[in-house]
Amino acid sequence: MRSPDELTTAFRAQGLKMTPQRQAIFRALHQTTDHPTAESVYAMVSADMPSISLRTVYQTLNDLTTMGELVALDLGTGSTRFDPTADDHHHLVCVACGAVHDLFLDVQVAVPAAQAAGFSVGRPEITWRGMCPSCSDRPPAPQTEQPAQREETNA
Amino acid sequence: MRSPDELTTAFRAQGLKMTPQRQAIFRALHQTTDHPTAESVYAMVSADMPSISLRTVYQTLNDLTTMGELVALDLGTGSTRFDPTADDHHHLVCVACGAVHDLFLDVQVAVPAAQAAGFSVGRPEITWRGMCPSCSDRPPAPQTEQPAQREETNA
DNA sequence: CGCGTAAACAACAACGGTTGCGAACAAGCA
DNA sequence: TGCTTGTTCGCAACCGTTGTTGTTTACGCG
Ligand SMILES: [Mn+2]
Ligand SMILES: [Mn+2]
Ligand SMILES: [Zn+2]
Ligand SMILES: [Zn+2]
Repeated sequence: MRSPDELTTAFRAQGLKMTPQRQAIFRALHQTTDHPTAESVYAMVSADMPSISLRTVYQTLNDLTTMGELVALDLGTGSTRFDPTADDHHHLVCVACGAVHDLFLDVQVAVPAAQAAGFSVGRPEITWRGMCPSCSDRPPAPQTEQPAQREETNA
Repeated sequence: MRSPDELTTAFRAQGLKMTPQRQAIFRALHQTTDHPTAESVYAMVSADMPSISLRTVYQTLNDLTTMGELVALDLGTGSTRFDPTADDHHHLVCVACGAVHDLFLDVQVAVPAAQAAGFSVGRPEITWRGMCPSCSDRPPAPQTEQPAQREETNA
């Protein structure tokens, strides 16, 4: 993630104005190596600026994504993860807590033309699902008792 | 996808009852090689059985997923895609229309222990995003005029 | 073959994440 | 300072999915 100053320059270059809200979001993003959700960015920024709205956070994250300063990832954790690292890389996802870890690998996976079916595609996105260390430490039942049946229980 | 009869046996083996709704869903799934959403399964089944509810479709798709007869995929297209092919494989996704195409590849991508950060993970899921043949035929604007600006326009 | 009971169904409400909207507001610039 | 235009914020709407509940149905047993 670029510095708040660099982002400010980039925003101005697009004819966008600089505001305290945007600065606060830039700062929060700059000091995280995480894959925060809009909600968690909102939580971070709200500490400094309690009056900011979640709507503004979404707006700014989307602007940054459009400008390519941020990557929006859908890793199946229920909400969009915003990735401050724009370089090509892959992800490990904890299916229990949603933690995301970066994996920098230079894999070349070619799509066999015979199977490509005429698609024109970009770089592969590789995701491994599993358990993070803290979740695999805990025995299998973090929150539920042990239903041992369908998650959708009928009457 | 196994045949409706096999699925019926599998359901009964779990103590689940057989109903016309479930049979209709089994039939619809058996004759698709697609990656349908719950809505599109609902559309298919509704042709034969107009009284079926979307809720029942979700319920049955979830049951099949729990039993491992179906795989639920989140490919970032906005809704869950249900994959009748349970064998290990990967996907090409059209970012324009959401079409999904299977890719059978035997890639071995090892996670370097140094970068694994203690995660225990399973098989990698590889996704290529791009354009399907019919979407890349059309010039860039399938439905919108040409906004060429942020999707979130302010007043 | 008919009952009783547990399971499944349809309809509708609620939910979580995200975006549309419009009025009030504040950057930037002369 | 005043003006113009982009920005913020609160709220409603939206979409995919799941919870709830009263009614209907499947199916084991007599
Ligand atoms: Mn990342
Ligand atoms: Mn598939
Ligand atoms: Zn975890
Ligand atoms: Zn397409």
